[in-house]
Amino acid sequence: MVRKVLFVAEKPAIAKAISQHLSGGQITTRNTGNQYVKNYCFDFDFGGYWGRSSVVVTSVIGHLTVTDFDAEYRGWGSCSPSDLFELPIRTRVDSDKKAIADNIKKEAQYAQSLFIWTDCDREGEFIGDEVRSAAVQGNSRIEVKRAKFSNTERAHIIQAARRQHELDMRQVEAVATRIEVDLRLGAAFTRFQTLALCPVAPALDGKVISYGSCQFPALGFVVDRYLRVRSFVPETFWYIRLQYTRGVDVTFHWSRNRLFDRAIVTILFEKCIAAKSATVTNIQQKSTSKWRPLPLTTVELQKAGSRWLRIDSQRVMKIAEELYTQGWISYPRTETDQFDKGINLRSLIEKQNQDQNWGNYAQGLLNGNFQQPRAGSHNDQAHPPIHPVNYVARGALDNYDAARVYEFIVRRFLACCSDDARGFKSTVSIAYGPESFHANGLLVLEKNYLDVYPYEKWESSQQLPEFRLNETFEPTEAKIIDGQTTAPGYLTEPELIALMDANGIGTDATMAEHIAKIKERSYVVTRSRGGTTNNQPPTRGATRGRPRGRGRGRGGQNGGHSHDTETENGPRSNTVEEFVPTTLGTALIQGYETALSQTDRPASTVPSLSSTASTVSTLNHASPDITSLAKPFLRKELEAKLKAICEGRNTKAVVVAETLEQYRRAFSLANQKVAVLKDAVREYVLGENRRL
DNA sequence: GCAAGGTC
Repeated sequence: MVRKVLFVAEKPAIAKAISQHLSGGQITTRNTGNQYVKNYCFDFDFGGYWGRSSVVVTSVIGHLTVTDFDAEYRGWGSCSPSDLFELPIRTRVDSDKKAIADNIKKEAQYAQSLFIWTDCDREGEFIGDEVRSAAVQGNSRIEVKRAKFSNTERAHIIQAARRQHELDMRQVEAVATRIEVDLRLGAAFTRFQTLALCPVAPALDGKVISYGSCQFPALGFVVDRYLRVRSFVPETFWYIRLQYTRGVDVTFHWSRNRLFDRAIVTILFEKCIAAKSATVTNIQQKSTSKWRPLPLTTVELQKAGSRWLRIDSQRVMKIAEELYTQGWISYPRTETDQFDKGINLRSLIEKQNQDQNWGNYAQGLLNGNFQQPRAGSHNDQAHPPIHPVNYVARGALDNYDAARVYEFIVRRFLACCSDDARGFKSTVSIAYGPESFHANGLLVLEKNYLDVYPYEKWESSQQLPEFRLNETFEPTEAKIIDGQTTAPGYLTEPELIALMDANGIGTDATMAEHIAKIKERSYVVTRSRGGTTNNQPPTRGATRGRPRGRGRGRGGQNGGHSHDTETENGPRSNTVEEFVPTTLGTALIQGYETALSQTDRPASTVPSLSSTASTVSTLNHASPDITSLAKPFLRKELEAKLKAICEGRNTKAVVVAETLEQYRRAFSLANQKVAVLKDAVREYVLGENRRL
């Protein structure tokens, strides 16, 4: 059967790949004025199909909008916020997006079959459906097929072209659900907040106080951490430190770590002293290793950017996108942390061996040091991990930060293809009176990947002298030392990204935007840790000096007490950016919490979001209630329902109705208690009440 | 002139 086929791809990388792998040879490209419309034409003779052209389409075509929203806009008044839960919605197509649809429509007239090559995820399925409707408008009898692919390797593309699938309408429906819920809630709450709260303070005049299902939970994380820092009360603790000099000074750490009761520490200390000598009870020596990093995902790139390169996540993504379109790196939006078996890693490494800084290292990998990268547990079935695809010299990139991001991606890639670092660890345990102590020594034997990956540190500690089992010795010094727990730091960008990721707030491509949004809205500001705020200092209480390392700077394992919530943040430098909520951001979160919880319980008993204590944690909440408007539970619940739609266990109509109903309750409660919200804003923004 | 999702 001879049929002309129209290919529609979601982005140039896919269009190029299918052109190359499926064409008989000659490919011509035709660019139009529109950045989204780019046609690749080629002859094609494959599996009974004969093809002519492939069209590139990017992005969603239509935007959902509430009917007459624009017309109603003047003054924001004529359409009440609550109407936005009910008003009919329609799809609007912007002019540049219309060009995409027109192009598909026109090309469909010359084809008998349509092959849809959008990303193989939910959103891709939805875009595929938009492509289908555009094509059907041009040719009502066109056969519609969908390609399923997880990378753009030749063999894989060919196999995907042979084995065609149908569009999965359940996934399309799930996305339509998400779009409608996001639009209605965003529009309704934003209008409500803006209309109700802006008049409260002159500072808010003319501002937009937006609500979004992603920006609010993101703000919630920042506020929650802020409040915990603010309410932190330092506690004094005591511990016994033991030193012994045998050639070198060895410090033994107390197995109890530390206690918060001075009297008990004193009693234990007296018993130790009375025993006079200590006995070696155990000697452990074993090899140890530090694992090479996993292949790079978008989320990791963003975290690494702000942590090690000091470039904020939005800028990192912008740079990565440019590096991608210029052909230096692979597609930068990916959740995949495992390389496909088919990929030729060696040829990618080879391209790097000309570099002055890491060229020799790359050559070393080719000469026998190469190791197959570790495989992580994520695969988005659409893109490989981020890796360099071509070499570019530092000077050839247009700016310094682009060169640093490229360098990071290359080094990370080479590190993935390297061996783990190897070392040797020894631990000596001793008994001293009734108490036990231990000392550690680490000897790094082979740095391996660390040679090319300077972002991580793993260094030898001072070596322990020789000890024999059961030998006794008299400690050189035994002391009681006191220290104080320190408050956790304000949330940093890598921590915020990790929290959003763990709680399903936003996607790899959008998390940076949500963070930028809450800055733009003046809900949060960033400042350098230990430094001063860029524009607006937090109002009450003052600077936080962080006497880190007072007492012993390692803590937290002492059962029962977890006051010291120091977080592991990689190599510490004093320039980490941290997020501080503004008075407005705090007022919004606090205001909703108070207003929505007042019906059945006093505000003071509302549990705080303690799970943000650790850098990454998933929040579990059995039955979400409307008091968690600013918390991730509702978004999570929606995600679960979308999954149910994909699996045929639920429908769009039911989920939209249910979800809107849930929020409508929150909405009407917020309306009833609007005075509480106003009070909160007044209190925070005007600083009328400085009590926290 | 309100969301979040996709992409240049």
